[in-house]
Amino acid sequence: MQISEAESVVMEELWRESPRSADDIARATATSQDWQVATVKTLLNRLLTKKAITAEQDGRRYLYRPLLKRADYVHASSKSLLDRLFEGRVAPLVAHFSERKKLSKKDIAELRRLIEEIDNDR
Amino acid sequence: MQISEAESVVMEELWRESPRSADDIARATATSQDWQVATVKTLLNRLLTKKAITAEQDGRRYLYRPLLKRADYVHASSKSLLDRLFEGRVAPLVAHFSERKKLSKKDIAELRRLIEEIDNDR
DNA sequence: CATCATCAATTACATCTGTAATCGTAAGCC
DNA sequence: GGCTTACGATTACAGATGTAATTGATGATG
Repeated sequence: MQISEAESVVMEELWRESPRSADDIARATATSQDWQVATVKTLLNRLLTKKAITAEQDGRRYLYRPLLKRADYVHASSKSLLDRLFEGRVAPLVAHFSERKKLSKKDIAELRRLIEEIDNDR
Repeated sequence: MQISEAESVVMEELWRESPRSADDIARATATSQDWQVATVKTLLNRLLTKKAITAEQDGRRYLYRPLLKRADYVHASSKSLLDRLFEGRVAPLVAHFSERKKLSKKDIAELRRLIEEIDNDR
């Protein structure tokens, strides 16, 4: 099942730290989203039915924690984009950003380092 | 406005070749999608209202062509993913795929070539 | 104990998306 | 010129999504 945009904001919060209460998450998302607490609770419930998170009772309330791993989510999302737009490969995406002059110095340095690392690995 | 998944399939067809009739597009998408012609027409109409394409009359029918450029669409989609998941930068995405051992030989060769090219460019 | 506050659970409702079917119209055919 | 056909335009309808409000239960408080 798919994680929606709004749901992913809640997931990011849980990946940052967990387990957490609905109120706590609502307070945290408030910096970027203009959401009522009720909205956050709806999103948490949808994530529960999607089995992306679990809830454990803590007195009169619940604490939520991710089941889905961020790295897996990141990978699935990225792979889907690469498949749809870049023949499933990483390099064409980098080439695209290179052509658009959208590679930062930091990016270039890091890419160089990665290539070196890969070279050393064999 | 956002281009949906199904709509992007139609866009890809128009980017491949244009202008084209609805029937022609339907025939082309049939290889990958199990769509009725009516479905393709709905998608074309939604793309029209989103100003992603235009239509010009050709006798009793229309021929459609993209307004939105593929490169711009690709860039917007990619940037959105990078912003949400990789601090807006390309290198962390490459690092992720590197860690997952998901870089093909072709990728690595091309990345090396890109870095070299960038180096030579200054 | 009656009341209030606090949670989660349930319900709501508009918009977007996927996937068509139906309607209306004009062009071609007998 | 009526009848069929081939289009686009309009309408349909269920599920996902964004964004809550309302209800119901339970623990805290006077």
